[in-house]
Amino acid sequence: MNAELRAQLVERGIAPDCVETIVVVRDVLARVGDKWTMLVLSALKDGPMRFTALHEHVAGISQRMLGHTLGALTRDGLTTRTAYAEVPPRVEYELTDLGRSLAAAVDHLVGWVAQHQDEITDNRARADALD
Amino acid sequence: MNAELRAQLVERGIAPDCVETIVVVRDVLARVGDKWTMLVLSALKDGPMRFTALHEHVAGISQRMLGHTLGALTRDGLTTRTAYAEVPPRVEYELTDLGRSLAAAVDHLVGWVAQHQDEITDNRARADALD
DNA sequence: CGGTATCCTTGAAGATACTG
DNA sequence: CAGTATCTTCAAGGATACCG
Repeated sequence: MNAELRAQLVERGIAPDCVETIVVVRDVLARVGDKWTMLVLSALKDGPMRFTALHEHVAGISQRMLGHTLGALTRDGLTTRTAYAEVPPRVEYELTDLGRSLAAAVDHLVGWVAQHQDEITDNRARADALD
Repeated sequence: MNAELRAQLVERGIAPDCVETIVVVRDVLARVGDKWTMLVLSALKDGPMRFTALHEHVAGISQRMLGHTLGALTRDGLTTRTAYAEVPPRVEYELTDLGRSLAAAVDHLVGWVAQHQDEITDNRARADALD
C-alpha cells in the first residue's frame, strides 16, 4: 500500500508531517478523481437521496460501483447513511458538512475546467493534428 | 470511449453543451487525479526542469510513466517541451500559463485536503474500528 | 540523456445473480 | 428496495530492454 511510498519520501529527507500530507492528498485526490465520486457528490448537492434515485440520477453507474462509492464516502465521513425501518426499506444518503465543503472545493476545480475546456480540447486537437 | 457516456447523457435529456462539459470535466479530473500528474505539476511550479531532474524529484515514478505524464500534459498545452541541440541532449519542461492556472486550482483542493486530512483519517479509523 | 517498445502483473470496474 | 458475492475482463502501470 502506501508504506513504500512513505519510505521513499522519508528516505528523500522530506519532513514526516509533509509526507503524511502528500500521502493523504494522493489518497483523496485519487478518490475524487475516480470515475464516480465527483458525480455522486454533485448529485447529492441538492439534498438527501436514496440509493435507487442515485442509481438513476448518475448515468451509467452500476449498482456495485454505487455501493462501493457510497461506502467509501460514508467511511470517510463525507456522507451519512440513514436507513428507515420500513417495508419496503428506504435508505437515504446525505452530504455531511465535511462533504459539502469538499464538494465546494471540487466545484472550484470543475469551474476551472469548464472555463478552460475549449482551450484544452483545442490544444489537444492541434497536437493530434501533427500526429 | 466517451461516446456511450455522451449517448447516455443525451438520452437523459441533458443539454448538449452541458454534456460536453461533463465529459471534459471527467477527462481532466481523471488526469489530475491520476497517480502522477499532480506531483509533476507541483514539481514544475518553481520553474523549468529537465527529464532526469523530474525523475529524481518525483519519488517513485517510473521512466515510462514520467514520459506518459509529460506527453499528456504537453499534448493538452499545460506544459511545454524544449529540446536543446547539445551533447548530451537536454530537454526542459515548463508550465504554460494554462498549466500554472490549473496548478493553482489544484492547489486549492490540496489545501482543502491538507486542512481536513485529520478529520478524514479520524473518520476512516473510527469506521474501520467497527469492522 | 531522454525517451519509446515490449511484456506482464494487478487492481478497478462491469455483468450477473443472489439475499435481508 | 438496497445492497453483497462471484466471476470476468480490461487497462493502468511497473520492470526491463533497447534506441536516437
